[in-house]
Amino acid sequence: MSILLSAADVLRCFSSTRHDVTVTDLVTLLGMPKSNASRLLRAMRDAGLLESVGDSKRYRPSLLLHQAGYFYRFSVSLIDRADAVVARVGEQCGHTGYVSVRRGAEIVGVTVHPGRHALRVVTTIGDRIDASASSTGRALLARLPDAGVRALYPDGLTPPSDTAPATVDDLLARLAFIRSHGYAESNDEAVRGVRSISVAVGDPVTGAEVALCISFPDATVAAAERTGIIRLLGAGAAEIAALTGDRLFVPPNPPIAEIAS
Amino acid sequence: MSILLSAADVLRCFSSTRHDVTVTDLVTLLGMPKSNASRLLRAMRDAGLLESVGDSKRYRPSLLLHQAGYFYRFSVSLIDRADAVVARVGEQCGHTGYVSVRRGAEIVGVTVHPGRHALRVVTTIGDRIDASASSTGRALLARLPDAGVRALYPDGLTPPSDTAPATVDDLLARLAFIRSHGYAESNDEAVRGVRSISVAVGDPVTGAEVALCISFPDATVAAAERTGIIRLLGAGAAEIAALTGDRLFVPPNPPIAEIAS
DNA sequence: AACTACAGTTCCAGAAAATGGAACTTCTTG
DNA sequence: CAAGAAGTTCCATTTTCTGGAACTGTAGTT
Repeated sequence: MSILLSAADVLRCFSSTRHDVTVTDLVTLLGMPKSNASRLLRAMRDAGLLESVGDSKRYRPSLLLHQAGYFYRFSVSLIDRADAVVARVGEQCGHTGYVSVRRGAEIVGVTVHPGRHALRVVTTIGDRIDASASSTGRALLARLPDAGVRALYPDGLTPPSDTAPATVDDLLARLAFIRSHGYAESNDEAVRGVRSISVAVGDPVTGAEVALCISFPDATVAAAERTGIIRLLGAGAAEIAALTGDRLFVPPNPPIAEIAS
Repeated sequence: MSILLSAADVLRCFSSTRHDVTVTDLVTLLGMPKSNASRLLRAMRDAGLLESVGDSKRYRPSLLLHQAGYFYRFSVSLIDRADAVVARVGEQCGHTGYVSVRRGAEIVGVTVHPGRHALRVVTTIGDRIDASASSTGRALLARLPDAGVRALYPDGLTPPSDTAPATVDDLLARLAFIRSHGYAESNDEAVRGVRSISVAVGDPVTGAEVALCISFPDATVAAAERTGIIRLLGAGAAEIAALTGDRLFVPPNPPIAEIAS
């Protein structure tokens, strides 16, 4: 097994709650002998993939990774365009905007634009969460046919909160709403009191798909503003869809019947 | 030589003008045998460090790298980066450099690098001083909208010296200058005969904001050197702003009209 | 100061992976 | 369809990687 596999595993250890790692972290997280962990971290640092934190025994990602990862956005130009839209919409309404992508049954945040409001939504870029249990995830899942969604959940759902769909049928019902209305919504799911509105868009040429999301404390936002957010986000996504020729895109229509999706 | 070295070299091939690489790119850029280049790219993709672009023979950085690199900015705090810049600039010009943060209407020094010159500026790390009455403070206040500044001073100003702004309107006029020129300046304010130049920079993701400041006895520094300090400080801050994606940052332009702000 | 517990490093031989040259397969383009 | 370029696979040799154990270093405790 190549050392590259191990190196990638090390990178996977970083998360929003773990910004640096130690030899012991690797031993517990990856179950590798500590002799390996010790040498691997040193080798990765010597190669320039990691940096030592101060003069401690801690290691963090290096500037090189930051730069290389940065170009991911440009290569996947869809992300760049989506990022520009959520940045603009987030700026206009003062709330937090995200761009996320789906990997299998999981969702990964790619970019964030924190809002200006005091009640700012905390963010988890890079963490993987279940696609079924968030508006961004469902917005992206809605682009799959029902059979494709079922295939992603061979063992059914394990809902992390009681407002998330509990069964695959439950999930499919929500996806049907999203397909007809063009936007996905969540409330009280990942974070208590937080409402999110998401719209998905893709590029049929590259196969890439992203979700645009605006998150805000439910209590502070009236129905009219919420409708406005859906309109803004939808308009931005529509521009992207027109540009890429995305046929799966559904122009969001404003909420007439108030059904949480 | 470890394959990690080669992998890191591959990552170094990415740039703003090269968002993906091919086997031949590696052969020409790194001078490696193309058998190696072919296997290396595939191994890196299999490990999850790179992704294939569509179904072409092109490779780009992966989502994993994007995530890992993203945590770099959390691990390397804004203060550390700012400190590195003022240390470097202070070393180059021999004057004292500070990093400060704002807490409400007050400024707190966080790190200092005393200068080499005989007339050394004495420092006050940890002391809280009024933000309106120093270049660092005004550099940071200038990042707020006028309404936000007014909200910080509901009872108006109590100027500690006669060169500091006397009223809120006076302060806002100075902030306007800072926003357009990208740097703040003070003279004779906290300490008689001392001039300070400050530049502020922030990280929109973490919400942190810091001011970089160089302080020196006014009498010993000619106009040309002063311009040079602004340039150096501005260049260092610009690097940080580029890294964090700070949209509020204004690249300092050299003083044409000599107006103290 | 000695003891203990824990974190990290170094050593070793066997096992596994990387290397570079050449032959081979696609893919482009005239 | 032929020629050239780009990419892949094969091979024996060389080098690196692995995992267990012994070793070093660093607190915290008595």
